[in-house]
Amino acid sequence: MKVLANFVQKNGARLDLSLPSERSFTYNKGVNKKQKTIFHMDGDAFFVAVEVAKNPKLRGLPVVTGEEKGIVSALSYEAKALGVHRGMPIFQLKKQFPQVIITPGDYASYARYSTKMFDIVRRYVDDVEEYSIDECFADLTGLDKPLKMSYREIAERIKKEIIEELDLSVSIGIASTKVLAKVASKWKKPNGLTIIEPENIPDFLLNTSIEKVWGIGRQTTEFLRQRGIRNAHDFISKDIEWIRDTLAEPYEVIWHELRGLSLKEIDPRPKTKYSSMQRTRSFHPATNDRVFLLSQLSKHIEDACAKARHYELSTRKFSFFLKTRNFEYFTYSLSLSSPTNAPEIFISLVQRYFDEVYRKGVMYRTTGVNLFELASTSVSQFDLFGDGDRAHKFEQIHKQIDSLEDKYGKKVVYLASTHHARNRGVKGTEVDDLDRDILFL
DNA sequence: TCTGGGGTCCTAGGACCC
DNA sequence: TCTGGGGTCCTAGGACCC
Repeated sequence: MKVLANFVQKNGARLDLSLPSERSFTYNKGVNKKQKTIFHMDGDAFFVAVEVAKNPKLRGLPVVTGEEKGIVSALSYEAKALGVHRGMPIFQLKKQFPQVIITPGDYASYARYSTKMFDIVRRYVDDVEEYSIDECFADLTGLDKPLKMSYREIAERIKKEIIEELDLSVSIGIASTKVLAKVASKWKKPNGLTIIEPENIPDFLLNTSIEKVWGIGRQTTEFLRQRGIRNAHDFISKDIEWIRDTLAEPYEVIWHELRGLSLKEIDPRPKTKYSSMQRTRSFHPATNDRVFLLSQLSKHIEDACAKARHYELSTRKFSFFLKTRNFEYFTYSLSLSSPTNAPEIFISLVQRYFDEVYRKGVMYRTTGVNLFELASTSVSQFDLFGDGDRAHKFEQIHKQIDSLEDKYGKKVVYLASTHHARNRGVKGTEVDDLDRDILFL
C-alpha cells in the first residue's frame, strides 16, 4: 500500500481512525457577514459540443474526439450512453462501437468558442477567471443590485445567450466558495443550474463522495477512505486540528471552503505567461531504439522552444525523461549558466546525458521534455563569458526562421536531429522531404 | 571532531487538475 | 480503464552557511 508522500511525516501514532460520531453540522454563522457569491461555469462535453456546433448534422449522434491522439479525449453524452469512456483507445473503440463518429481535435476552434463563451459571461461581470478552456469562475457578489436581477436570473441569462449565440450548453454552479461552486456545477449536467444556499451545504456534501471534491485525487481519496471518510460531509465533520495534523496545507483550505468560508480568490489575470512547458509523446509498441528516442526528444525540444519563443520566454532549467513500458520515469534535470530558448543548446545537452537515463534492455513507451522556471526573455541578459554567446546566435537565427514560418506556413524548417521523428512511418517520402525542407545543425 | 542549532535556498518528485 | 498530453502547486530533505 502506497502512502501519499505528503502524509508520510505526519501520519504517525496519533491518527484518529474512528468515524466522525456526529453527522450533524451547523453552518458557521460568523462567516455570513462576508458571504460571497461565486459562480462556476463548465462547458458540457465541450470539445464534442463544438464539433456539433460546427457541423449540426452530428447532433444526437455518438461522437468522440481525439483521433490524432489514439485515445478518446472527449465524448458526447450519446457516446457515453453506449459505454464509451474517456481514455479508451481508438482502435478498441472502432472494434467495439463501429457506429461512433470519430473526429480529430480542432484546437483552434475550441479556443475560439472558448473566448466567445467567456465574453458572454463578461457582459455581466468584469472579473472572470478562465480556469481552463471550458471552465471559468467569477465573483458575482453584490451584482444582483446594479443588474436588478437575482443571481439565478443572471446565470439563466448567460446560459440562454450561450445556447442562442454559440449553440453550446453549459452547467453553472453558484455558492459561497469556489470549491462549493464546483460541487454545484457538477450537480446537474448537462445544462444544469445549481445554487447551494448556506443552509443546504450539509445536504449537498452528504451526497458528494470525497473523490468528487476539487483538489482531492486518487491518493488522498484512498487515504481518507481508510479513515472512514467517504463523503465531503464526513470530511468537514473532522476537527480542523485533525486536518492540520494529518494532511498538508491545501487540504485545510478545502476543508474551510467546503464549510462556506471563501479562501480561494478569483484571479482574473489572463494566463498568457507559462511557468513551464512540456512536450511528451507515447508510442506503441514500446521501443528501445536509441536513435528513435533521441530524435523524439529532439522534436519535443524544438516544439517546446518554438512555443517559448512565441511567448518570449526563456529558461536555464530543463529536464527530459523516458518512461518505461511499466510506467517508471527516468528523469534527468539540467541547469544552464544563462537562460535561452534555442533548441540547439538543449539538444546538445540531451545528447550528452542521454545515457544517464537510457538502458539497453529496457523498453520505453514515452519520451518527454520540460522547460521550467520560464521567464521573459530580457534584452540585456547577454552572457559574454559563457555559453550565452553561442545561444544568442542561435536565438537570432530562430527569430528569423520564426518570422519566415509565420509568413509561409508552419514547419518549413526543422532541425536535422528531428528529421527521423517527423518522418516516422511515412515510407517513400524521405527524398521528397529532404527536397522540400531546409535542414540544419 | 563524532558534534550544536538554526536559517535559507534549491531540487526532485509527488499529487492534482482539465 | 492497462492508461494521452499539457499544465500548476506543494513539500521533504539535502546543501550550504553561520
